[in-house]
Amino acid sequence: MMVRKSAGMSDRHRKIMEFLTEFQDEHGYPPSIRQIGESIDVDSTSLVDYYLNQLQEMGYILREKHVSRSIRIVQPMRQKPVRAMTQLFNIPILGPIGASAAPIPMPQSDFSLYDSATKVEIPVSLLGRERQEQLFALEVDGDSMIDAMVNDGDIVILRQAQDAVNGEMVAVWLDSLNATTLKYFYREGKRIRLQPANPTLKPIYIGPEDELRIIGKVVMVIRKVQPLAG
Amino acid sequence: MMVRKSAGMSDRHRKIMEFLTEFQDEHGYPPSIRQIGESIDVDSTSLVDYYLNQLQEMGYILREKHVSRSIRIVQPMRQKPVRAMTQLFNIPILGPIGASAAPIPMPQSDFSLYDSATKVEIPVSLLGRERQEQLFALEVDGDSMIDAMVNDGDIVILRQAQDAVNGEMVAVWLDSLNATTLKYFYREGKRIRLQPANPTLKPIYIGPEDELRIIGKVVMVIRKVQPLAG
DNA sequence: ATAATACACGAACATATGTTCGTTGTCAAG
DNA sequence: CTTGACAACGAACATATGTTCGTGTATTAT
Repeated sequence: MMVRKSAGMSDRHRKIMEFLTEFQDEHGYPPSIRQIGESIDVDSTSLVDYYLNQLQEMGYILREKHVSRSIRIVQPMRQKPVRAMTQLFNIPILGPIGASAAPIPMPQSDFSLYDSATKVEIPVSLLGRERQEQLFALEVDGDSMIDAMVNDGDIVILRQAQDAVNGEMVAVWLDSLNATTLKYFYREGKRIRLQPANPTLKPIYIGPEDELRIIGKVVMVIRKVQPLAG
Repeated sequence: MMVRKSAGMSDRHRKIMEFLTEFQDEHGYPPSIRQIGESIDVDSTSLVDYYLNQLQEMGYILREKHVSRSIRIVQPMRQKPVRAMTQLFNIPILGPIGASAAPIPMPQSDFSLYDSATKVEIPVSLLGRERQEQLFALEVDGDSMIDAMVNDGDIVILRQAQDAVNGEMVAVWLDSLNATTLKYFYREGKRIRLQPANPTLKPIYIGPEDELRIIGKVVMVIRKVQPLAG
């Protein structure tokens, strides 16, 4: 019994597969046979065809006869991260907030910043039925929101809003504290009660004369945990 | 002054754009000019070329000269969620943990559960340079981990591990408390110190005789915030 | 050694596919 | 009406691209 040479993938097969994905990624359409040949230093188109037929039999690609640039890569759902087709949503990180001075990041009415250097990618499956407009993110700097169980370095995702409904958690700028904090929002007659998440802490009351600026409603908190030193 | 007829997109332009996305979606490669013509009931290839040039000038597509099936659709990043090509990672939610009895979810050695009913989708961009293997998620039930700033309902993403390095936050099952908690892990000679995240709380010491089961290392915490009642 | 098989090359071929050009009809402006 | 821009048609053309075929060279089995 002889072991078929072509049992597995040869080095060239692998190179072709790499080139296919790379080219498709870069150009948005598949390469021609001659372009594949170039990539592996083979002038003969028939030899490339030979390899492609093998790859097709092995189940790695699909081809349509007589159709140019019709090579499709079959994604076999390996252990590697899946290039999934789930809808993602890009949320810009508009800046840090925290105990420091007063950088109140107000999102532009015009929602630009799509190629902003800093953004978070959130699958819609995580957002649930949240409307996906007017979302933005802030990175927490400092421990000023620790009573709301939000840590230094956490990423808070908010919906832009000037007002809130009772019971919603909002990010507010407090002149009295000179800081941004996260609190549960309750309107009680003329005054507003801001309730910390930690029940052992006392609420803050805001009168109609005080300055209260609602930055947004909290939709989600994401924390990347890293080892502590010490 | 005359208003250019071709200012906006005509009905045919729209139909062509629809066909382009549809075809690309279905076949994995772009259509030829004649195929586009068929889809809008036009025999003349030059007319299709005419439309395509207009679409290109309008910025909706890209074409490469003399290259067959080289039409790319320019994603104008509309308000609608982008069908992005970013890599996602599916992390199974293996069950709730919390103050209740003792359901210690041990992930199967064989990492199956790809179509598990409950999973979280995480973009690799959020995971950073974390190795993407052996990750699983738990939904927190109850307030037993509130000292680690982890709330009821939060989703904790963990890496499977039996051991830990000093300073890492781990999820451990404590026989003495009969609960699962999140603590910072420190090995101090024969005993182990489990430090709560909240510095005002005292650490727990585990002797060599006590049962300590490490469930995993904490990689990320995700909290979906919902309005409170009351 | 001989045969069989896989691997390899290049030329010739067939056609799939983009490009160009001349012509025609429509419609609004001058 | 004439003009010109736009939309539309179809034929001819050029070439990009997949396919086929004949041949040659290793390597391995018989």
